[in-house]
Amino acid sequence: MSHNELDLAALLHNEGYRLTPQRQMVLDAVCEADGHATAEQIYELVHQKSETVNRATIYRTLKFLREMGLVVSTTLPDGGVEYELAGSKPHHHLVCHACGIDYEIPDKLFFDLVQTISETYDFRVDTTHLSLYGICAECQSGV
Amino acid sequence: MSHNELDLAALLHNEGYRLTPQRQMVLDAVCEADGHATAEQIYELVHQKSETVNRATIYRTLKFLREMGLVVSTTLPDGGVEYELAGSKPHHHLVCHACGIDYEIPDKLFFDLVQTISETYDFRVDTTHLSLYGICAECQSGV
DNA sequence: ATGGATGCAAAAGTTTTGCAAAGAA
DNA sequence: TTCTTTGCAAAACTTTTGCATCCAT
Repeated sequence: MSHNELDLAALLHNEGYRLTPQRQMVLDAVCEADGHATAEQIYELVHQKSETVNRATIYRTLKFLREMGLVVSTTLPDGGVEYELAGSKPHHHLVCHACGIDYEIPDKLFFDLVQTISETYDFRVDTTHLSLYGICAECQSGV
Repeated sequence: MSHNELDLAALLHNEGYRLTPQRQMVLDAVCEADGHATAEQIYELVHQKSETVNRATIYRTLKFLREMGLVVSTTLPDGGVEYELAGSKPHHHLVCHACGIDYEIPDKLFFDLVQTISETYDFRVDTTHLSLYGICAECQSGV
């Protein structure tokens, strides 16, 4: 990740912002949690590294990073909000009601659906992040 | 709706519960809001009819009605929770980021997707309620 | 009288905001 | 200095819970 830091600092500077240790830590935490992390989980990770960091900073930073296009957030069907790095390939989540396992599934599965909706309703679906709930194979067989 | 009241009272009585005015009003409000209503919106509707009804009652009643299988709830991508009558045909929502308009779309659009996911991942998707966000036709043309 | 349902108030969980202090530019 | 960023505390918002009371059976 270190190769990104210079770019990142430059990117923020271009917009008149700064790359602070807190911002770096939050971004690292999002990266580390790899795939999906709640604000609270990110807070825990950052807090381990620096005790003084405040929750308000986590929330502000996540909002900031989202506005900068560096992270994206999803709302899960249970209402929780998760963050992950932007720039990764568009993908979506299958979350198991029963055991909570979270599969990533590729964007292309949604192509036909999005295409049909576009044609039928002239509605442009935002597919940056979708989560579907259900029951995974293991839980179906009652393990 | 009045033809349902007897059945409803009987249904609840069979389980050892009662059909109170509050429960009737909440159910009416869910019905009236037709399609989607937040707890707060339901509270407003009920409160208009009876000033003394408390928010706690609204939440308790919605939870109760959901457990009784009479209403279902969805979590929208923005994190809000909406309630609607159960028993209506399965359908989903297209919500516009820009203007908030909410189209209902039929379940069958998702058949292929759900089928593919089932075959590929052996994952049984719960499609009782899905919401997709995006931009509607009007907002695309910048009205 | 028994047990369910309600209103009220308080609590709990999550996210936001005002403000003064600290730190880069 | 000037403007951004942070920490702290408090507020805001949504939802839940304890408890006394009320009500139907």
